[in-house]
Amino acid sequence: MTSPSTRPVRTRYAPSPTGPQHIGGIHTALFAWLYARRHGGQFILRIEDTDQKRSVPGSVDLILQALDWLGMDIDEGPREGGEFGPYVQSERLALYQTWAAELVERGRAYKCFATPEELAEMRKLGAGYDRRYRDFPADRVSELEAQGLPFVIRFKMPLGGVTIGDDMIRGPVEFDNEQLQDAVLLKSDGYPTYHLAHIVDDHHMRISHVIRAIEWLPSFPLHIQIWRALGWNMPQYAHLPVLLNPNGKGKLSKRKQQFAEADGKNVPVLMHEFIDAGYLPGAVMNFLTNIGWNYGDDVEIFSTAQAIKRFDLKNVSLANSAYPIAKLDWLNSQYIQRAPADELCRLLKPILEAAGYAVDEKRLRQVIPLLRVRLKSTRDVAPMAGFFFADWASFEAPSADILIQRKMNRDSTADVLRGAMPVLQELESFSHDAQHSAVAAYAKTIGYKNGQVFGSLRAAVTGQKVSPPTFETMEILGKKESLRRVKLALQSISDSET
RNA sequence: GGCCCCUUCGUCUAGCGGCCUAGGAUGCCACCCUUUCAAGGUGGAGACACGGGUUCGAGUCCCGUAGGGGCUACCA
Repeated sequence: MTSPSTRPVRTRYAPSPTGPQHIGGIHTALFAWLYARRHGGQFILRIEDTDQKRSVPGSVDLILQALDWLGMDIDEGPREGGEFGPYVQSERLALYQTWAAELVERGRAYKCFATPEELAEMRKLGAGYDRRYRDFPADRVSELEAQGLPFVIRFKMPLGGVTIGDDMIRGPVEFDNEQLQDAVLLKSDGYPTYHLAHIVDDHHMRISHVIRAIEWLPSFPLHIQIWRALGWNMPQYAHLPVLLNPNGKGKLSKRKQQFAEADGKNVPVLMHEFIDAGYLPGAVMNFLTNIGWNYGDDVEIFSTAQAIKRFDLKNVSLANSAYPIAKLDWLNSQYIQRAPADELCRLLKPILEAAGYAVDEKRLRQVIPLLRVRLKSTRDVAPMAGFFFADWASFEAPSADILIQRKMNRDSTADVLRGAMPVLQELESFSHDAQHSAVAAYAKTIGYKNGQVFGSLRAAVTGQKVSPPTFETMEILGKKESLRRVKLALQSISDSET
């Protein structure tokens, strides 16, 4: 008998292949993964496709893609292989059937011939399955079987007494056995239910810790009884709190994505939505790790490696959490600020290209320092700095409403721009510092605030209401192009005069 | 309905009987900085669901109430 606590740590994520990955599932996977990594154990991916009706093709790729993107490496799974495979339940049917038969043999389970109609009738009466085949005479069972009637195998749940489960997070939890039904273990199509399949697999795959969502807690006693009936050593179980909708009402769903709490913004819920929205994997990991668990020391920003060093199920929160999506934007901007230039370059380039710009990497690298503190998401790069990568020759001067800054009007703007041209023209170095001092001096001479002058120039050369700073931008554009744009701006203003 | 789990600022959370006049973060507001937008800095409003116990002492332990979540399938 190996005591659970001394077994090598092996945790698993066991999703059903029902389509795009939901952030809630990933959150659960993350905690199982963190636990495995914290204890130098293995993390296993197992596909639970025992419901043929719900399986959707391509799901496994989506699951893999999500885990890969976040950097959650898998030790054993359908892609990786491993000595306890196959890791897809539909490929292990014989195993489940064997153990289901074994339980029948041992008198711990029985064949049930109740039809769906009968079951529906019983449900209507309110009490659920009435155990009518639990003590059915053996000869009658053979008779029905001989007639070819379909049947399921049900577990014989103890009729009385209590089952006490030990949850790693909340301690002992007690259940009255009479509350539980005789659950189906093997369906009439020969596929197992979750109840049977996860136990058979967790046993054969040597899982040491079953880390799953709290919705499984009510069936925990059933699982404990099945483990006992099978005569196997149980792994330890931990039931994790789940993500609620941002308003705290109901489990986080992929449907209701509009929430007033999120400023009407579309709330990302599916993994691909995080990728598409321009979040960094590190930020998403940091974000998820901070829900239901915390790093300590009042530290909010930490790497996955740091989290692994401290992660413990003991201080996982007991309560479900409203999905704190607003924090992700903040975290993401923090991650962008700290990201190495190489990484930003790699991330931003395809986004700019997708927006139709031809990206010169050298120029991108010049622009990145200007973007760092301005991007909440990598997506923001195109509207903010796309103009750097557009064809300069076809730059169109902005309209007067963009050019005219606060506390400025048509005439003052034209005067300021016209006067700035020779100042810039005479500069030997076109560095932003040199420009700054020259233009500041110029502003003083003509009696304008820096903001009025700088702002007018900025609008003239960027053509945008919101943009990177003036002189840094002009430095990158170069003297010639900058002056050309100022001239175009003057033209635009005079054209607009009616 | 029955059963199970949960309950600290709007939200994510710290707190594991005295260190709490309850800490951090986000969001919000104000001010500072400032060349737009940001970033950054400073400050502010903001919570122990309620009622009983236990104890010299309760956010921390127990019970109840209320509220929230989940389960109650031949779905996971």
